Amino acid sequence: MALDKRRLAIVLMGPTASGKTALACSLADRYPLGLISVDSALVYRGLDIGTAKPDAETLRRYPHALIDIRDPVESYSVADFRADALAAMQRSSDAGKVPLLVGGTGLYFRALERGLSDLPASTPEIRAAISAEAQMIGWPAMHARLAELDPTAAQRIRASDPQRIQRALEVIEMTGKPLSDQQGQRRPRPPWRFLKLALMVDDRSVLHERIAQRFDAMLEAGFLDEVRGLRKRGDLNSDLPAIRAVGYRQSWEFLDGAVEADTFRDRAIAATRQLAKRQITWIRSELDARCFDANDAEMGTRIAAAVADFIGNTTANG
RNA sequence: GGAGGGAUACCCAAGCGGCCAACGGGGGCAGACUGUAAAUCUGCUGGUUAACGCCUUCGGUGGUUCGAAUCCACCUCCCUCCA
Repeated sequence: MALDKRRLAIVLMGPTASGKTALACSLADRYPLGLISVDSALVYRGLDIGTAKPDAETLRRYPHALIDIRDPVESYSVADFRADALAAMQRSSDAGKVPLLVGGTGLYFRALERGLSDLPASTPEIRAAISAEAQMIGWPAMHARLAELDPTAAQRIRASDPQRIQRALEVIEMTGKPLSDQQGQRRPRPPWRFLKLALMVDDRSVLHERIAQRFDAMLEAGFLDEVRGLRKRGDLNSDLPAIRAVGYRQSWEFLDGAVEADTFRDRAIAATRQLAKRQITWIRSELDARCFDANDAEMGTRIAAAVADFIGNTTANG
């Protein structure tokens, strides 16, 4: 067997409320692991209770990279994640640890493993300019413009999909070239070999129950006060990625007086369930991931064994 | 006891003689998606059928009508007000 020079990293995927964090911490107790969060909501500072972010004490004992790295007015992107994650992995590795990427944002995992095309990030200015224009003439008109500038992209993107129309127009604005011409080649895969582990639930009703309980616990823990605090800042609004996160969007509506308390709770829980479902779908599409039943009592020891095996081979090889 | 209001598919809710298998929303299911992804977008959602279609639905029973979720009578349950 040829010597594989790529360094090792472990990936632990799982839907929300499946117990990823606790598992990652217990693994870190036993092995030299560098924890890296793969979660598009945990990056935001001040979004704590509603995102089920590990508490301060946990984070002190088990430092996670890529948590609390953005202010909620800012936006974070897959490309940001990829760059940040690769840097964090490097640091872990330099410190003699094996990176453990833990989270539920499927697109982030995919971009890390498969790479992205070499495209520019948007800027708040360009994004705002395009949004403002769209508000004037409407997204169908913006789509029509895209059809002139980049017919291929316009054909693939529906006129009813503002977010993708916007991105395509942004890229054209910044590069002067059609998006579709530039999406062809991805960057090379990173020099890492991944052990892909996934926490799965075959019976989602258990997960649903846990999600509902967890939401009520969040409310008791002062979730709404947290959101009130965010609103009080005055510079945040419901169009920002941070505020559109599950639970925050619904709380914002509720505090706007747009919905009743019961409706708010129902919607927030339903949104979380949908999130879990989407995450599970993502994980299922990762065919080479080793799946473990999150409800299985033996799951922890099984995963620990898989990790030990993987790390053991490294040291033997290296 | 008297006077009104209401019962519609998984939930909420429109419809008030034919264009109704029944608007809309939620939920559910399926799917798309390369830089906002806890996002954005699409389709389906009574049964059956590849499809045309056929069958069973709008609290219950009966009636009026060529034709009813829609009109009438009675019954059941719920709500409000007056006693």
